[in-house]
Amino acid sequence: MSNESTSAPNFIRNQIRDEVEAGRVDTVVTRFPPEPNGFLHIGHAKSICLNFGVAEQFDGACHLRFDDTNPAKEEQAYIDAIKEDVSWLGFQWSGGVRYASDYFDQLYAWAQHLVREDKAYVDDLSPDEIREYRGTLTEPGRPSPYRDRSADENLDLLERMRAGEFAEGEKVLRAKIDMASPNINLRDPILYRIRHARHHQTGDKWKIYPSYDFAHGQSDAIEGVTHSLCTLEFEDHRPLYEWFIENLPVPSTPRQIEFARLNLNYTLTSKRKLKLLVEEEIVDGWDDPRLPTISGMRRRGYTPTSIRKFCEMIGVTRADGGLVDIAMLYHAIRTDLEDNAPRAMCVLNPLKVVLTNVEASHEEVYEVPGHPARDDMETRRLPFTRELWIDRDDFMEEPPKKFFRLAPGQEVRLRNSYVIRCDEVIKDDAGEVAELRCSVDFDTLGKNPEGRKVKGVIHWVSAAHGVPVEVRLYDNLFTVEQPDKDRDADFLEHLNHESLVTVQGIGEPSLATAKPEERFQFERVGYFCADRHASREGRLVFNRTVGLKDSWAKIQKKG
RNA sequence: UGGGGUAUAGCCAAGUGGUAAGGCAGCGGUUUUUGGUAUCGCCAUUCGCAGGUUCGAGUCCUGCUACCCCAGCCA
Repeated sequence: MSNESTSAPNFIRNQIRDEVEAGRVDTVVTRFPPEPNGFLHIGHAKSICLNFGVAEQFDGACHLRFDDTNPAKEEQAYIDAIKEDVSWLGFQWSGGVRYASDYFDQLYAWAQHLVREDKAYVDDLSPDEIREYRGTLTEPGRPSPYRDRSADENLDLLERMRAGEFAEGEKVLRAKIDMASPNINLRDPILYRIRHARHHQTGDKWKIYPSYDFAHGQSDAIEGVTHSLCTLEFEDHRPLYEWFIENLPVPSTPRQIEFARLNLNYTLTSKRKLKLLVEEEIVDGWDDPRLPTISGMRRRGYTPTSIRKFCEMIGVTRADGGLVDIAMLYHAIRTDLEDNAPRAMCVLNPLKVVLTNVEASHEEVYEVPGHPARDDMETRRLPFTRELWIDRDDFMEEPPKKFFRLAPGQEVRLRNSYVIRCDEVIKDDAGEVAELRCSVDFDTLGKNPEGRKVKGVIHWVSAAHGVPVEVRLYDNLFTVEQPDKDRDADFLEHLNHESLVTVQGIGEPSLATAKPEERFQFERVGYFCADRHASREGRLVFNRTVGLKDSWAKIQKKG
């Protein structure tokens, strides 16, 4: 994949460039460090593009390392899904997959080192007591009564914690820093807690697990990571990150740089809330096409290129509280698919048209381009017959002034075919339009009619040849820009109940062989992707990735 | 009323003392057998606010204001 989509400059790239030019860094090493407790989403894509993009730009390396320090919340299934997503986005991590748990032995030895240096101690306070002793944002904390145990006693207790002699919550290992620090993270942070849980990588070997703070920076140091890029909420942890690096005999000195996380309107990027939507079966799994998960976007029809392009467009800064317009994402996928998706005609809401001056036995087949601007794409065969389907939206019995489509007595161009005129409207018993009787102007194939201008062009499918397709029309999952804005209110109240509308349509014959994940532009309608789970030959299911821009809808809206 | 951050157009975002890039959205024209695409044009006398320094300030100084993050044995 080209590095074009991951090369936009930003403050982090500039800083690293300066360091490289000044000779302060040799080989740049970054890492993408997900916790395997859920699926990756568009916010992670931003981080992935940054980390892998930086490594690529400076001819360095980017590691994939699972931050697996909390076995209670993590699963192998998430690890598999995350690897798949990163690969699908088009990135290759350097070396094998890494795990923080690979370093548990070293981390434990370093914990002992801190104890020996009188920089860590075992605390018997309960979780509630620890919170109480920690103080508040405005008041300093107080030292734990267990803070001054001897190194030998601490070493012994730590060893027994590891051996599983104590119950969960009974003891923790804490760094001895400063209970009065205005930075709460420095008030004797917890290094190890007891968890009698089976770990997906290390099995039953450990009864104690390191905290994020104690594991992350040291893992970076072990791997030779030079730049540890993370989001803004870890800014307050940086002094602690550096404290460990300075107080431990680590093999390298990584530096943490923070950037703002992505907020996208009309969507959620909280892993906890996404998980809830999945577990409550409000959506169809982690890869539901309405979710901003990488796998959901993939199933929806987004391309890796479009996601990388989007990440380039939004940039990387330290400005927080912003909200990116989802229109940017739509733009990114439209531009990719405009260039690369083959075209087809598909009627979503069929209305029968009978061409009265065409014989019932008549059939002609056009060979039409797969893409209007790309002759490298295969052509498709398009049969034309007496009876056709068109979209109901393309007919109005009483059209407004600027309606260029079909109406009684009005002419329209059938895409790739003739100009027809609507002569008669046939209604059913309920008064609904059931069928249109039209006549063909046979002197209009590949040329404009004489003496008049026909501005409208509509898509159509031969009734004798069309193939049935199920089309899933997706829209934003939420009706408001920030569904989780009110912390107290339930974000589920803002669910868009029309976020999925399924219709039965009729596609042109070339669609019959569509493979799962194959993408098309349904001309005049939008971009669609054959569902990777449900679609197969004989039972076609398409997901709408995004609609085409619709200036007619705008005109109508304005009245 | 603790600490750490951030403010440039409706949205994202360049800009590092020399006179406000780019993209999205929007608006208008041209082209068009997709009301799509492409293409052309318009869209910040001003950078959260108020002062100050300077020949010159989005950039430096002072003081305000708004918003985000932190009191998990989550990451």
